[in-house]
Amino acid sequence: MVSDPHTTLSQRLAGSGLRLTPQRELVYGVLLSQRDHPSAEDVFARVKGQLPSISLATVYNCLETLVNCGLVKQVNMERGPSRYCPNLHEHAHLHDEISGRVFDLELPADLAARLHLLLPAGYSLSAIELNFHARPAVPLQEAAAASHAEGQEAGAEKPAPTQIAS
Amino acid sequence: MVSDPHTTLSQRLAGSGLRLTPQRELVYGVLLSQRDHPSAEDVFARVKGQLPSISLATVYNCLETLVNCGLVKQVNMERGPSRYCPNLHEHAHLHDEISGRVFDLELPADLAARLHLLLPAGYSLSAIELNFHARPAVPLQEAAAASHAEGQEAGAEKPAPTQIAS
DNA sequence: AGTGAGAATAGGAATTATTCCAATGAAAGT
DNA sequence: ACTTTCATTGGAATAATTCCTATTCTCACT
Repeated sequence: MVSDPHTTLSQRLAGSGLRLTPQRELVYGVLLSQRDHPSAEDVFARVKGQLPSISLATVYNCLETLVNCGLVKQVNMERGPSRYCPNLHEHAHLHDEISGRVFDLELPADLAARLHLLLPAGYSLSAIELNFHARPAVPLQEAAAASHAEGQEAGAEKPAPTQIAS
Repeated sequence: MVSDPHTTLSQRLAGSGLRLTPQRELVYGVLLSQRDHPSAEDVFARVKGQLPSISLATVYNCLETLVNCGLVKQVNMERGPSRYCPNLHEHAHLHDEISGRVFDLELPADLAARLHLLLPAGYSLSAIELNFHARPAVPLQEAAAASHAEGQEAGAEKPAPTQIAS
């Protein structure tokens, strides 16, 4: 094995002159263990189960720290709360507009390379963001049926798209 | 000429059963005349010069209407106010992290086509968003000089990246 | 072990961006 | 003209985040 999360986190923090704290470790652990691109509030709720005394402000602080260390990426695809993603591979995001969920999408290396070439001369790249906004396609026979019984709330029981291992 | 803004706007609105109002026309006009991806507040300030009685809520309403009609795109590349873009071509955005400005970037058709292929089966695409976050690259001799005199505010006097005609 | 400096956390206040709401105004259909 | 619908306004309300301050923690040094 190359690195466990604890070591990685500790080293990255140390590299920026920062300390490894239980709060930072828990926040990072939560992001790693459930990769559903949670918001700060989501993370807060999950961490609180393990450390009830943690505050929301601290969660925001920890997330900012992790983002600054480069261990976590902040995802903003829409107005609304930022979401956090510990997947460091260059990848795209799929936003399911019906369920609100966000999935990682594999980005082939050659395509990524072509994207990099679009950056105008004179700029130094910080990040590329590629976001797909989409909704589950309704199969044809269901679409016909639905047109007779409209107005019900859209469920979220589509098969999940392929997630990348990360 | 194919269409003037007034006619286009009027037709699009009518197509959704909506009315052409002075406020909507001014908001749209402001977006068309200065394509620097202004925020709602920016638009408000500009429109106010022409129609001092307009309210911020109306600007938000008009922008939402224009987005829903498909005449304007809402751009969210970072936490902070949404920005609005009347460029309907499929294009990318370059976010200059130093100046905060956003520029349109041409997206070659074949590349756009390849991006579309990434969408997993079972989803129907609403929009693809491709964002470059970057900062002006400091030329080498300047970088050396700057390292002796640090701490000054970064200016924003780089040559602008190629903008697409739209 | 004791102390001081610098980090980090917690809790709450403050800010920002946006949305909601109720009243008024304008336009279109009858 | 009269009614209905749509749009605008201004202000209140909300959501997400940031800011501020006191307290706590950790580390380095004695």
